[in-house]
Amino acid sequence: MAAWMTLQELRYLVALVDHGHFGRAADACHISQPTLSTQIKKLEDQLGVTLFERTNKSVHVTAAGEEIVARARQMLADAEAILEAGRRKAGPLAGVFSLGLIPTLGPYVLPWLVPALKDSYPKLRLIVHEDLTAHLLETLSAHRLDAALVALPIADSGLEALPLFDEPFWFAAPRGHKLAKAKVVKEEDLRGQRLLLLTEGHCLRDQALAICGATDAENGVEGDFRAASLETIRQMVATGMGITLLPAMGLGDARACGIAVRPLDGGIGRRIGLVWRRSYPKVRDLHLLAEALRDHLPRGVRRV
Amino acid sequence: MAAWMTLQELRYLVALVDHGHFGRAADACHISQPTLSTQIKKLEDQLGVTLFERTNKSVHVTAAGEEIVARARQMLADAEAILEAGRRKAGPLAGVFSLGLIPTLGPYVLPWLVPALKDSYPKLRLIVHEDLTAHLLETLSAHRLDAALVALPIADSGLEALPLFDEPFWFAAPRGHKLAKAKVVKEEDLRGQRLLLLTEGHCLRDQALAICGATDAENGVEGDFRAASLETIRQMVATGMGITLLPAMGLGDARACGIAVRPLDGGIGRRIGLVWRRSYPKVRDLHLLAEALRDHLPRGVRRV
DNA sequence: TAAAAATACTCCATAGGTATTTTAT
DNA sequence: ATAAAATACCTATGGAGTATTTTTA
Repeated sequence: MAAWMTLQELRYLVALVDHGHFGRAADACHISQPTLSTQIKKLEDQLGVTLFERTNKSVHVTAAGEEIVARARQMLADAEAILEAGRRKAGPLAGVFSLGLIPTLGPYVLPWLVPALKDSYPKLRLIVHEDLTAHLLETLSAHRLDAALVALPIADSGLEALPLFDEPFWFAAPRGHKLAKAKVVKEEDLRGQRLLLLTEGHCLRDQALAICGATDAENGVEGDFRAASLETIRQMVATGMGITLLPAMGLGDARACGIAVRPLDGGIGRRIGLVWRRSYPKVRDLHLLAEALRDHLPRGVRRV
Repeated sequence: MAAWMTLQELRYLVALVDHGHFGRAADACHISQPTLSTQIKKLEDQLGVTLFERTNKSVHVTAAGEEIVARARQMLADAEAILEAGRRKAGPLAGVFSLGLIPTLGPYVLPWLVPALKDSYPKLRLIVHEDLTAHLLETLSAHRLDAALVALPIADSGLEALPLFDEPFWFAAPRGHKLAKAKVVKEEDLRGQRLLLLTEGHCLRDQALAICGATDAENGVEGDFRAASLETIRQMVATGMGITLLPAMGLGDARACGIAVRPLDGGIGRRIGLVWRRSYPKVRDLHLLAEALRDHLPRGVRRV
């Protein structure tokens, strides 16, 4: 392969075709006429084809040149498109960003996060994946996510985490429940209690179980019902089916729905953080995202 | 425009995506690993986009990279196509060659010329334009022909000519004509004779008129009939409508058709040559074509 | 003869190499 | 501890410049 063809040569080629004059084409390329001459000649040598028929009054493309010039134009357009693509994706939080988050965060975080980001970073195309923590971390490691919002801590050593906020859990019970009037609910009050829980895989389920010191097997209420969302659980509590722990953001208008909610003693809750691959290149974007998250936290959570 | 993007960089980019490993990609490109590293980094800087997420165990394209790589592949394919186009058009008499020739040569030259060229130069795509000399020379000057076969001499100073062969004219008359039995026909025998001629614009018409010393206005037979082809004229002579001069190659089976043909005294005839623009770049091709023409001359003409 | 392209050289920016350091598993 | 990428530094090819010659309309 005797000396590769160059994009620059093709630019010169096209300029010469367009101007039909070495001097003017050289000006257009901001090079000298001799440089253009030698570069065109070099290209002709590389291709083994005479591209131009020259006299001192005219420079005319040959038939062979025509086809080659057409392809050269295509290539230059593609080159321009690459630069344009770069421009589109450059800048802070620009282009596609795939964010994963757990289902117990989605309904409460996204409604304010998405507009806030759209506002601050108009070039951002945010893609949201709502899934269980385990799946999120897998997908993240497989480079199919840029980052994820999950409850900390996480085990994976290839990942890095930035704590964002602490979200307290609240005790939720039907109006008549014996703890419904307590000032605060203590951890020992919960010990051994059976809770309404989400389906397996939700980290919130595991956290709640851990708090009341129960294993998965021991728990279960009303035919071992497992809810798919916090909203469902809230409905179940309201109709007197049982008690549960709700994260602060999930309380919503619980009180208005006839549910008694009591704070938990001792700061029991979960810590939510942003997680990404250690090797993820756009760390600045991650911190910008984290900032945006922390700047718009809803009431009931403490930024950290 | 801070330092233009390079095809080479794109080759490296694609290689790195394909190998997912700097060392192996560098090997594939026959460069060192540090060179690849710096070139990739340079490209990233130029585009303002991080193209790869690196760890010491893996190199993974970013989302931004994916789109850019796709375009890069397209560009490299186009580059390959350009080289291929060059290869196709390289070599002696390869690719399209547009040859013009006058109508009084076409029917007699093409039947043997085309197969001969096809045989000697399989990569040649010969395109034939049959037209009057004036039009041919115009078209030639407008770069729409590569060369033309015409009767010499020609006036145009921007063109160059190579004589190929001399083609004698023959006197042709109906059987009973007074000159039909002459050993040779002399120029003075023709002086003032009225000839069957082709339509205006054919050089053969002008040459014949010149030989018998007549102007265009003085000539004309049988209601000033003007034939579009030599074949027509031959038919007219056979049916006794008049006499004419025929170029050697146009005699065909004239004798068998009841026409008397007699040689002309003094080497009266026309000189056929190949004509091209002085600036035409592939002079070697022209001489190869001339050689092919001279090597296959039919009987009745003398190469020169 | 005048305008344009081709040559002849000089220079330096940078692609590429070697040696080494840094990094991450 | 090791494999791999990044960095430092050096070399030299060739892109680009200026000056000049050659060409041809």
